Amino acid sequence: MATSIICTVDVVLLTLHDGDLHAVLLRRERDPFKQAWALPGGYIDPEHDQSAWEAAARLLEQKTGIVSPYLEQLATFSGPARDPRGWSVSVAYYALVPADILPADGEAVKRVPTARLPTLPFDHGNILQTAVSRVRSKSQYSSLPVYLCGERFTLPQLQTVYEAVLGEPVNKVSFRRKVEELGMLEPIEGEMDAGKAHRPAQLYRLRKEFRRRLSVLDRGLNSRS
Amino acid sequence: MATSIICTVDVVLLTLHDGDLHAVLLRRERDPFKQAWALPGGYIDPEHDQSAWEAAARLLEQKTGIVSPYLEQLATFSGPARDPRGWSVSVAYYALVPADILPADGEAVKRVPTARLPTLPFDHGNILQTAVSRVRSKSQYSSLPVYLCGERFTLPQLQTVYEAVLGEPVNKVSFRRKVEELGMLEPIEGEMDAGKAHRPAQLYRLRKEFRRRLSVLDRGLNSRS
DNA sequence: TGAATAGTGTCTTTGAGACAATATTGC
DNA sequence: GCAATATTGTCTCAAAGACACTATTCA
Repeated sequence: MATSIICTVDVVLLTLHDGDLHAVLLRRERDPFKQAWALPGGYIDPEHDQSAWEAAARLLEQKTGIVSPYLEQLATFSGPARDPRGWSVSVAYYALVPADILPADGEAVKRVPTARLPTLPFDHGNILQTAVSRVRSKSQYSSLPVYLCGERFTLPQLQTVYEAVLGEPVNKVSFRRKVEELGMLEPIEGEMDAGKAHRPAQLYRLRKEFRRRLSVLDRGLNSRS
Repeated sequence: MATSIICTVDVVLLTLHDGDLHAVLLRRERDPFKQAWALPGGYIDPEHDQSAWEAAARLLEQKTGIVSPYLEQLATFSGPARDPRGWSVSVAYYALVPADILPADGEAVKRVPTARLPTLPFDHGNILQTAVSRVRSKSQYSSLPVYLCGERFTLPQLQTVYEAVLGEPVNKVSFRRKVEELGMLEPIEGEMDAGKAHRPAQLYRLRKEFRRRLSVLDRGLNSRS
């Protein structure tokens, strides 16, 4: 009989921790690579999943409890050697979530800084690197990083998030102009930092229309790289 | 036994014809959709293919005779309904080739303008649209459209190609500045248009280093969209 | 010489970054 | 008032587009 192909999905779940971009890894419960830290993922279930995207959303929720508002296809990785069980195809996705909805690191879940990744099983290291560069590049001209913030945030906080993702400082005036141009935020009437010894910053939230989609600019944040 | 998933690849082969972007379609020799015009594609063969990319390159060559210098993954399409044979995953690729290496339209191969696509079987219409917008967007900041030119071409010709892909006029001075900045072309000593009643244009070719990869700009060709 | 298109110089406009002035808070 | 950070105004510089001028060919 013809050899059949293993069809899986993998999810790169990204968040911010200590001011740096981190990926969430799970400890594998089964072979291959039992006990190793790896990306959340698993088999597509043709009985229940209506698409690879649904499989990714389902597996992410089953394995981490997280329903991410932003889950997008990254790329597909394939070949005879990436999985010891045989010729495989993995459709990879990436998700961005605010730090506060993640469980603390534990026996089965942990965050690792994307700047210092451990060696990972399968081709998960490659998938993760691809996701990080995709996120970095998309962040230059879109509102993608707002998914790393909670529901309410100030512009200085958001700027810090952009800087963490892009890995370089961002001009404050240009940043505010761009955010204005993107038009996806609305101010909330309360203010924040009532406890800090300086002028409090205005709190903002995403406009309803942008809760699940990006706002995109022509020209980017002009981070020369 | 568990239902197995059908794993295929599809290739969106793009070229220029009569000044417009066209896709190449093949007449299907088998069911499903026997006789219908559809994208070149087929099953991944785990016995021979080392990756989905290799499967795409192999199928493209087998079905059209073309070995494309540029063949890149587009996205993966999946679900229970896109193929009547069952739950399927198709890894889609796109390729750009100069008009002169294509066979003329015939019984089994034809070009269709991407601006007026016929209804296509499977989800090939969707795949094709996705490919066109990807190519358009990449063309704004990279050398991608040079793959639609032959080996030798003039800057005015290249500009026309960009305009066809982008679907809008491009500023001549800016265009030449950008091409200079991309640094991927070198002039050839001979000139062209010796037969035209006006000043002949300098012929250029791709530098060796760029024969198989793109040159990318920060800021794009500034086509406001 | 005239028509036609290639190639270049330069002015104007737009947008990004630098810098700094003003605003608001707790101490 | 002072320290600290938020927010805004404005200047400078770089890049894109507009426009027009020069160059080269054939008829």
